[in-house]
Amino acid sequence: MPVYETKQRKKLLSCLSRNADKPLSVTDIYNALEGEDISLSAIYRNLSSLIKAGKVQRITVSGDKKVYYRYTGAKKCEEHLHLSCSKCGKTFHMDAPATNSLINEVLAGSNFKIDKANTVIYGVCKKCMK
Amino acid sequence: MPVYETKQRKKLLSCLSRNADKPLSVTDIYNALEGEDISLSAIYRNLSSLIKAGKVQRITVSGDKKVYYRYTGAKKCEEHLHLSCSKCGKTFHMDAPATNSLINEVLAGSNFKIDKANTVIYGVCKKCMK
DNA sequence: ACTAATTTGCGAATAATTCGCAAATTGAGG
DNA sequence: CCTCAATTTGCGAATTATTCGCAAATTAGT
Repeated sequence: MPVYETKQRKKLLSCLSRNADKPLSVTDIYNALEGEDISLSAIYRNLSSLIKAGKVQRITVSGDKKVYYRYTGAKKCEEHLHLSCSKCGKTFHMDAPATNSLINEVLAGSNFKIDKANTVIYGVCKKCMK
Repeated sequence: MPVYETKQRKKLLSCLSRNADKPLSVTDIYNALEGEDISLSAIYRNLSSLIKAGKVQRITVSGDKKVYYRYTGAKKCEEHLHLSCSKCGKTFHMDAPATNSLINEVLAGSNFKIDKANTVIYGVCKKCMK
């Protein structure tokens, strides 16, 4: 529950949003903010609150043992499922018209309510395929 | 690259497959195998090789900070996407006829090849929806 | 500016994971 | 079933990741 706009929080958010298309590990973030006056503790603490607030996703890349964080925007993106490339790590919105009908089919058929905002679908992107 | 069938490996596999429907943390596994003569090191090492072999998935549950492991079977399940309930942690196969056409639509439209075996879709299951 | 609430940084405390190495286990061949 | 080389195990130490406690600094009202 961030109540104050500290400069550390702004720096972190700026770093995350600049890299919203790829997952960052805590170390990546710490290095990226080298010399920007932010401590590891602050990074961890802010990441936690951002996750609670739904502005950041915590993800795991198959095969890799690290934990990554990805900025999902000012508000959780409820509009799309997200695609994440297992090779380059970049993420994309999934813009397929059939998405919603599939989601409804699953709700009707299996009684399972898919949470778009929290789901990451893995695969390989255009660039990395060839 | 497991070459020998050690009893530790068998115990671990048996534990994982008995719980294939829900993600287990390393601690869960260690506790479950209490008194079964297997060390933490062996668990970590075997999990790594199982992941490389594609028999186990390493997953992250939104909100929760731990890392979990889930048995995916003797062979990777290439047939279905997987649904994981954010409340109870259980996973299910997603049996929706429209799945493949959606996957094809994404491949055609966004040039992104979805990897069924490695994808986990989050949401809330029937029971937990109440 | 003054103040209360919040956040930060630091270093210590914990938790999670990996490593090194000697001892034990496994499985193929005799 | 005996032998032997390769593999795996357990242990404790070493690393790495993450959390905590608390005094000092920062923030946002008034």
